[in-house]
Amino acid sequence: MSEEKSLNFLEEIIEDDLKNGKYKSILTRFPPEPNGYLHIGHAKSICLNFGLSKKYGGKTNLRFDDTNPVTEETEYVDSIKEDVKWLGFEWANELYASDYFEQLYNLAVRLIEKGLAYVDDSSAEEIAKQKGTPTQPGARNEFSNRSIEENLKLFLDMRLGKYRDGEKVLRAKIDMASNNMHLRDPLLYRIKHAHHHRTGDTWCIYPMYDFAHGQSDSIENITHSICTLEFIPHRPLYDWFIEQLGIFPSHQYEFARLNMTYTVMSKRKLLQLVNEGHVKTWDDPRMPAIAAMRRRGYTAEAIREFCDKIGVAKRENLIDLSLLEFCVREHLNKIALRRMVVFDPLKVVITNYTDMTELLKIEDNPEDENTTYREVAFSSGIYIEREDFMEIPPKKFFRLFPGGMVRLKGAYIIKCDEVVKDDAGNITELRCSYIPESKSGSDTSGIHVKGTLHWVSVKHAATAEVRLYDRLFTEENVADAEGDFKNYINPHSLQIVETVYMEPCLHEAKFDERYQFIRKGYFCLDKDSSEEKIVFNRTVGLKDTWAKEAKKS
RNA sequence: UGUUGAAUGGUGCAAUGGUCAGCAUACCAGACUUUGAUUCUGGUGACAUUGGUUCGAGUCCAGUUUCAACAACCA
Repeated sequence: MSEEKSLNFLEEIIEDDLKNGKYKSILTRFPPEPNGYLHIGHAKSICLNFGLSKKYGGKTNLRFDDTNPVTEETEYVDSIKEDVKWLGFEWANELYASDYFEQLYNLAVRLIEKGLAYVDDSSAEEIAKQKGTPTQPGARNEFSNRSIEENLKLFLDMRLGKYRDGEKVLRAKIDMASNNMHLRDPLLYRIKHAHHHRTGDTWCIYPMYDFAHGQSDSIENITHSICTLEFIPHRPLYDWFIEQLGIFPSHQYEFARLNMTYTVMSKRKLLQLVNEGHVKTWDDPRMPAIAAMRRRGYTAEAIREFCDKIGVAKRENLIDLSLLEFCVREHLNKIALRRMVVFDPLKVVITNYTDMTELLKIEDNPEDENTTYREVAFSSGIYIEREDFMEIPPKKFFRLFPGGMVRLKGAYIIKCDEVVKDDAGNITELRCSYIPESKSGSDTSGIHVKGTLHWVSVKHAATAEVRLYDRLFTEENVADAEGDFKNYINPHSLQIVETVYMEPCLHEAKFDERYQFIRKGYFCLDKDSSEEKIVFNRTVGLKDTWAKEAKKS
């Protein structure tokens, strides 16, 4: 129980609250607005909220903040639920702010009765102007002097649909001179004659965020309402409502949202990428959306580990994308089945192997103590990777070159005897000889080679399409870069290799399986696969110190 | 020239007045390797700044500087 690991500031608060008896158990909530797909930034919030309640024996509600009918849709509700589940969390209750519309209306009435809210006929522009600026106080208008009775009547009329959109709003009566702009008589209700995804047409007035979120927390008896930094200035308002209404005192705490290098995280920008065709869909594997990452082959374990590693604090941050990639590799290394796939084939004829075919047993995963084995067909005609051969090798190159020897993974050591070229001087084929005593697992040749290559037998190979992804943006800090963020879209974020040559068992690849194409990276089956064509996504590449070395010279 | 919040290696997170300021990742070097992967070893590298309190300050106090958020009938 007594972990040495230090606590983050929220854990400290919670442990304090539990120790002092402020609460017997905690209740948190994850409150998405169903107007878009969840992304990796939400994953941080999900892991935090669900993680805290799990750690301290509490519960977490999933509550949809659905107070703006014009942007919200059931489609998003479904995707959000799927993503949270996939990440491995279970909510105690599935709830909706719209469930509380009647209660919220009554709370608003109570504020009016206390003389703390009034109906304002001003236009949006007028209200904005009357608010002043952060350095200049605002001023009340004549509508703020309406009687309680009149306000009650007008608010009811608003509800009854007697006014058009924008004709009237309900505002709290707080302090037009406050340093905090959110306390300058904030809007509570606005009129929207719009169809709501759950309440249909029963309402034409909808509460604003500030008059829905905190009250929903309170109704549910949320103990710790955890949100991002930009809500700090809302907290005095959050507390004001609780005090004035005398409802359950939920408390709001703020942490810094996740930012990641080479990535944008705002729903607006992500939506723009989809709508303008820079990516194909929300679940395009280049997107930071949870659905996209799932499709790309990221595991929930890896994402949870990532969220754990980045920690929780109150300072703005920009997390290296490479940390996410590290977490993914770390998990995939443990679970991925090893397979051999040649992307850019160079034919090798093993001249002394004649016309035999052998089935070689090769382990599925050397990282797994209980690894299973598969059989891979070996014959005299194989493909190797074109880049694994060089006619004039640079120093430190220990792959194949004329007169050189390498091991074929799981098979034999071969020696390059001859390079065959076409009339244009292109290398078309290598003629090699194999060392019969060097068979993998029973090598008595005594020969030690530095390089091991992956390969596939030409006549046994299956084919597939492979999609290679790179970061979506060329700029590390996209938000801070000058001008339109779309100027920094990486034109090479998707590279398609139409035909790769795979060892035959990949023909039966499964969706829930993860693969490491040896020396190539981690891959998974894409949903675009069909009977005619198998499609693989590269989740993430392997670390490649040779590529780094080669780049130096 | 308001209010609020935040300043620790490249990045992120710790150190709760007391040894050479840790951990992870990234980067560099080396070992091992039938994946130039994994694994292992070592290394470079930080308390924004000034003053004060104290035997002792990253931590407490004051000032300065920098960054961020805030004036949507969005959340």
